Parts: sequence; structure tokens; C-alpha cells
Amino acid sequence: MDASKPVRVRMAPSPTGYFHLGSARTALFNWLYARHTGGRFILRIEDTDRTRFVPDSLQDIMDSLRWLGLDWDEGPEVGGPYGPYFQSERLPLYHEWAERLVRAGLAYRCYCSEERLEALRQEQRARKEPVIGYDRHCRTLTAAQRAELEAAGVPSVVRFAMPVEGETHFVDLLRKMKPFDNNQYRDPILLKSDGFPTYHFANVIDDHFMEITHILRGDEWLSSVPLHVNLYNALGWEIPVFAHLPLILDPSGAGKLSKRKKKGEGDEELLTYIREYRAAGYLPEAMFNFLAIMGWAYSADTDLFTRAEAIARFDIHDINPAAGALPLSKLQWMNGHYIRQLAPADLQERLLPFLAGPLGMSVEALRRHPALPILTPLIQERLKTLNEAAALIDFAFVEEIGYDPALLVPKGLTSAQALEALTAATALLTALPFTEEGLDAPLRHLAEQLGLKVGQLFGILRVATTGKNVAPPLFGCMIALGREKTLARCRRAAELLRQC
RNA sequence: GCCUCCAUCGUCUAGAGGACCAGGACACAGGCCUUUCAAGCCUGGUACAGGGGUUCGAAUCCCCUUGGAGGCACCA
Repeated sequence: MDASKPVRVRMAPSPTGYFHLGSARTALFNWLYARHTGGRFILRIEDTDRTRFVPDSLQDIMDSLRWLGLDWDEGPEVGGPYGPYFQSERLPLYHEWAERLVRAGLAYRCYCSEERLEALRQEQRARKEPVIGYDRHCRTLTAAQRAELEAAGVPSVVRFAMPVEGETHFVDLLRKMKPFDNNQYRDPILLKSDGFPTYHFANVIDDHFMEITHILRGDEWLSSVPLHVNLYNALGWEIPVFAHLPLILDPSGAGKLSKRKKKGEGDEELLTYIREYRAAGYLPEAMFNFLAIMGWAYSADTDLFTRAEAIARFDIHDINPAAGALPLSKLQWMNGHYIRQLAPADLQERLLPFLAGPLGMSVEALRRHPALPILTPLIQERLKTLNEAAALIDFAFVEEIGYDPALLVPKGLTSAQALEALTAATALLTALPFTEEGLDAPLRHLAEQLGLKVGQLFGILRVATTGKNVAPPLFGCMIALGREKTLARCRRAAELLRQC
């Protein structure tokens, strides 16, 4: 590969499902390499499997990429000089080159039915022979036999005539590859009977005509590279640089992070799609940073870095080739870190959609609610994900809260003592200014007068005002509620204590 | 089964022959702070899979074993 050529890399997802975490990491590395080198990042849609097509997946792919800030220079909705960027719109190109290969004797039409192929596999299994696949039956058909099959209208596919002998060697930037024995590749299909190309063929054709210089893709493609190399050779084209990215394994390390649902670290469901992480309240800047350290390290002593820093340092050669388990707890920590970095006003704005549903309020009403700007800074360092916010501050957005009477009486106190403390505090709160400074000293003094530890008195008040024994700092909660609501809740709690 | 890739703390990783009795982060444990929970700060334990080479010297290079992963479709 000519090093002076401008770098062109691509992400080539197929619209057969939502955008996967692993795909996002592949996209990210491609994007980083393009941005680092000043090259181009291309999005190409590999929609050649009509049976697995999922209508809204294309939108999801684009939404996810944009959410992560991975903008593409060419592709859907952007255009570009190498289009079309949907493989379904490039069919004539594939047909033309398949035909050329057939004419050159490097590919051939195969008329074998699916039934015959299946029978072949059964037979191989029954004889306990390794299942090696197609037996190249149609490779040696005579012209007359072909004419007859064509005349009879037997449907066919186009197969590549892999070299039967010898071995194929290729270079992967990240690992040391042994040569592959050509004979283990069984004349793969280039063009399916429905006229659509297979991945292997469309991929090679498009990467060539789109002038892709580096192919960064998942490890699962490693063993099909020899096939691709032979295709490039047959077509007489230059072979791009390969770098196969390490797979992201299940958090347990047990296998490829599957597109199916598995259980995560705890009992929670393992999130696999970008949209799910987004919906769970992960920040795009955290996801970006996290994805980047899955197989790549910014430096020896930090995991945290900005987009610009990653671009400046990224190099394919620094990618670790070993597959790794998804470190979910690190993602959670990192998301918490990025939440803490946010300006409170920014956090508040990002919180709105996560609050609206659970609190049963409109985003607009929430945005105007006076309690939110008070509470947001208080929960900022308590959040790992945005969707945890509602449970922390819901007490301030409802008229009435329920009480667990047991919580109202701190350990080591009788309910009479708790009631006495609550009554005294209520009386005091009637007159105190509802500010941090206004509440702090008098309430501490009150605890002393009552012979209680500060924590005991504050605990009673915390439960009385929020209904929870774990809540944001007490004074903030009371200020957010306002004097009237705070007093009403204290009185109700006192009433409850009196009854028991 | 066959082919291929990979192998450093529980996990993600730094390490491209001497700077490593192996560094960082998360997680975990203990402590400090403290109004609960967090956050923050301090401290701690735990790793070069095993065995052979090569070399004055190996986590780093080679081989074998073991373990893990991926691939073997008219799916990508």
C-alpha cells in the first residue's frame, strides 16, 4: 500500500439489527484513525441480505454514530464522490465483475440446489469426516452440461474458483499470521441466486472502488482474509492494509458479546446496543472514552482523555490484539466521572428526559420547577447514570410521600424520643430562614439540647421530609421543598409517630 | 473435528531484551472526612499460564504444552 495515499477507512454495518456496542468500537477506531491522519471516514451500508433486513436499523445505526460524535465524511445523508453507499444500489457493478471473473475462468456458475448441499453436509457428518463444505461439483461442468442446465432454467449462483493448492499469506498490522492452506476454502459464493452479492464479494469490490486504504474490522473476519486476498489477486487489484480488532467478550469473558441478551455482572440485563446505553443514561462522552480504552490505551497512567487527545495519540499499532471481557464496572465509574464534570445547568438539561417519565411531568414543567436547580448539584456526585436521578429526588415533585414508620425512629432511640425531637425541630423550622446557613447552626444546636447526635436528629428529619433514609443532603432537600411543605411533612410524620 | 488468532493483578491494561523483585485504572478491603448515601483523600492485597530453548541478561524473541477466543452458510 502506497503510504503517500490519503487514508480512507470505512465502517460497513448491515441493517439487520440495532447498532451494537462492538460495532461502535470498530467504528470509533476507524474514525479515530481517519481523524488522526486527516483521512476520510466512510459509512457504507451492506444491505445485501434481504431476509434479515430490519427497517429501523439504518436509522438506529446513524443515530448511534451521531450520538457518539462519529461523523462520517461520505455515506448516507452525506453523499460523496464514491457512491452509492448502499450496496443494494450497486448491483450492476457486482454483476459486471462477477461476469468478468466467470469469463476469465476465475469463477463459475454453480447449479447445485440447497438440498444437494445439505445432503453433502449430512453425508460428511455421517461418515464422521470433517465438514468441509462444497465439493466443487459444478467447477468441472462441461460447456454442454452448462448449456443444458441453463436451458432448463435451473437457478444458479456464482462461485469463486479458489486455488486448490498452495497457501495464502497476508499481513495483519496487529498480529503475526501464519500462511493459510488454500484447500480449506471451498469455492465460496460470490453472487447469490437472488442476484445479490455475498459479503465477501461486495466487500472486496466496494473497498476497491471506494479506494479504502485500511480495513479495520472485527476479529471474526480474520479467517476469511485469504479468500479476500485471492479475490483481490484474481481481480488484479491492490490489497489494502488489514488490522483485525480484538473482540469484545461477555463480561464473564465466556464468549463474544452476543447480540442476544445475556445477564450482566449483577442480576441486571446486559446492555448490548448503543441505544440501550443511551436510554440507561450513559453520556456520549463517557461511552466514547470507554469504547476507546477497549483494546487501546491512551497512556500508561490514565484512562481519561478527551476526544481531541484521543485523536492526537491514536495509532493502529498500539491496539492490543487480545480479546477482552467487557469491563462494565469501569464504564459505570467513568460515566459517573463524566457526570461530575458537567456544569450543573448542563446536567440539569440532560436530566430532563430521564425525569419526565418517572415523575409524570412534562419536560417544560420540569425545566421551570424551582426545586430542580437546587437538587441537581446535590445529586451530581451521586449518579452513575442519568436514569438514577428520579429515584433520588422524586420526593420533591409529589404532594404526598409515604412513610415507613420504622425508618422514623433511628437506632438506639425510642419512638417517644424521636417524636420529641421531631416536634422540637418542627417548631424551630417555623421561624428559621430556609437557607444553608440559616438552618445549619440552629439545628445542630437543637440536637445538642436534645442530647442527640447530629446524625440522629438529621436522620429523623431526613425521613420526615423525603420519606427515605438515603437522600441528598438534608438542608438542600428542605430548601427545595420549601418551608410550607417541609413543615407539613414533619407534622404528618409526627402524627404517625404518635400513633405507634 | 479442522484451521487460525490470542495469553501480564478478579477485570481493562502499560510494557516493543537490561530503566520492572512489573506501572496505571476499575473492582475489592481497611482508614480519614462526614448529616444518610455518595464524592474525595490515604493505605493495602493480588499478575508476567506451565515447560523448554536463544542470550551475559527475557514479561518482552523461538518451540512445545495448556487455556481462552474466532472461523469453517445462497449471514454479515
